[in-house]
Amino acid sequence: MKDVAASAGVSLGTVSNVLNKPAAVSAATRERVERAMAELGFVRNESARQLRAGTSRTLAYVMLDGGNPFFHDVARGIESGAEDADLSLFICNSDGRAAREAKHLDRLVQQRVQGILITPVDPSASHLREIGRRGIPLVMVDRLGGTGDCCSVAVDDVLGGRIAIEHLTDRGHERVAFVGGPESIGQVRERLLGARQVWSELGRDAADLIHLPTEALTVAEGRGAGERLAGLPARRRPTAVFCANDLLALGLLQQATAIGMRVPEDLAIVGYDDIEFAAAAAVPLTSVRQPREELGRTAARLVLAEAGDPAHRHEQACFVPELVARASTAAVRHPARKR
Amino acid sequence: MKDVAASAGVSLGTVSNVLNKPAAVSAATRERVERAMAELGFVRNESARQLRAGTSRTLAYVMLDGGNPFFHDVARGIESGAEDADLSLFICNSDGRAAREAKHLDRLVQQRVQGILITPVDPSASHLREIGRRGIPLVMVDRLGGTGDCCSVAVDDVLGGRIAIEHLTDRGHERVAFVGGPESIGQVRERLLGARQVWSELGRDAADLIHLPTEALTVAEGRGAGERLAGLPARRRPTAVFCANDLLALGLLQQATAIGMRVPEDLAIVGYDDIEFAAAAAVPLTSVRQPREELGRTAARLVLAEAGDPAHRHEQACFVPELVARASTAAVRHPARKR
DNA sequence: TTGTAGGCGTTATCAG
DNA sequence: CTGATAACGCCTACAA
Repeated sequence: MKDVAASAGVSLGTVSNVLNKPAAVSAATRERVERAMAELGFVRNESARQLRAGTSRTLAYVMLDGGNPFFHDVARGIESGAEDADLSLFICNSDGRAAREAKHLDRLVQQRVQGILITPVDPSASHLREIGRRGIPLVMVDRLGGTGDCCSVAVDDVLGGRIAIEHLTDRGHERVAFVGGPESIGQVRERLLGARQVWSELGRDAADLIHLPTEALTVAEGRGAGERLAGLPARRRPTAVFCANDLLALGLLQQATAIGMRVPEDLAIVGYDDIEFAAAAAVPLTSVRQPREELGRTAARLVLAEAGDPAHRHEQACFVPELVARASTAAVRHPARKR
Repeated sequence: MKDVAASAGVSLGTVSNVLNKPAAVSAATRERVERAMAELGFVRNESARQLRAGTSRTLAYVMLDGGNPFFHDVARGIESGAEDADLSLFICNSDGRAAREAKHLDRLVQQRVQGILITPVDPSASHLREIGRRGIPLVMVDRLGGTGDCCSVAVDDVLGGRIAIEHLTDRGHERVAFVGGPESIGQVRERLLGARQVWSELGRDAADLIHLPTEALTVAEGRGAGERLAGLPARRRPTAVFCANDLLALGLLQQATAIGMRVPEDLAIVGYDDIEFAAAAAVPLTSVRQPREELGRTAARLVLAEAGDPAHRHEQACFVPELVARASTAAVRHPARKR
């Protein structure tokens, strides 16, 4: 800026004004300064701005699993929210590991980011609370901040479980499996809970809604669940499966195909999240859609609201999931119900 | 730091030393200072460090299509390289739009990032050259920097096209389609070129290697190509397809399934990139694998080398692709060749 | 081994 | 409307 000022024959302060309040500079001077900036190839130094301002022009999202497109879609929503406020978005991936998460968080605090959005490994971890104490707004994404000591955005997973099962029973299925785990994940618990609620409300036998636990929400685990499913004796084998997420569902579909089970004729499948690859599967998957991008946009809105207002009250936004029916649960002429 | 110094009863310089050259401080003082830092919850201010240092501790990757897992895998490789150098990675998505790309680049220059990795919308765009002139190391990822005025990492796409076709001809296919476009994308051109090379070397009739152009490398376009394929008269219809990337292949697989074509019996499919969802498809897809993470790691290495050495010579790393055979091209008892 | 001084590039303040 | 000046927090000489 000093060079620009010299080259334009004005003072440093004037250059600053051109940048920050152009209205306060005469058109002639302004143009002279702008020409000088262009000639010298001047680019604002963001770290200096930040140092002065005390905070960066950046938001950060720490996602739980970079291998799951769901989180990238959420990130896209956040980015669109950030853009509206002319902020950049820093994306990190904890990969489900608390240590990585902590390291990322540490860096972000050092960068003095304006706010942090996070889908945490453990929503009750102490390092999250630490962030709040530092005065950095934090919003939990896709996790209900039950304790209310921070903002959160989430989707009603109990309801999601309910509509999945309702759809399957509507389609005439009488023996259903829930595939998903570990139960340490809140989402898994709630989706299962919703499923069981509906099941019992319909007066079904609890034994006809079996739970096939998995160790993670991945394609590989979905395949494994498919194997176990196929190993069940025919009379106990479910005619439909509700998977805790789409990756599981894709793995399951693959395994089913491999062993010659037809979907949906021999086995109907419902996934969760409605990622693009669910719709793109060989047999398009029915899935419980979460408003991924809106989740992100809302999270961005909340974090900015908190950043802008010291007397901010924490808010818990909860969205409603929606069933998207596709071929994997299409009605079959002869429902797979052998008496 | 001033507060920490006061609280520990030492000078500001000593606190700095504890942080930057702990060896130069007596153990006793150091511990006193560290305790003070912990008590006060002191966290280094990264922007101040950056301002002083003149450059940030950050690398950036501008990817071409956030919806394609391929680029996320590359990003993961870059991140691992960045981590080794204790740098953060800033991930941006140009989404194939030059304007977005330029905007991101602009921000990154303002942030004074240490280096930029980019899969550019247009490798010859002027704003890329601009970056180099600013003295910021830039590495092109997955694009050969033909002109040699920057480093680049890429995979031999001509070779990739060759091995895909060789695999299909080995499997006995005599009529093959190449699905992909637009040809403005270098990769598409080269993969097609490689395919045609082999085809003619084998003395095949050029008319038996048809090109089904697409407008983008997406699942939806893959579906569309599938429709066009099905519309061909049986005698002209290829028995195998080579897709310019896995998203196309997945779309094609879906369309084929929808209209009752069996894969690989009626139609064999080869994809490109070997993203996870290729292996996870209902019929696991044969694909030409690119060493995605290594691509990223190498790119990170190159950009750091350039940043560290002013007398740096640009380097063009080129990797060798590898065919991963799966069910989508498995040998069939009765090759789908109706004379 | 410890303390002191100056400056990195911006922005805000305040007097012309 | 313009220009001088003092921070912002840290790092690195250099001096003690």
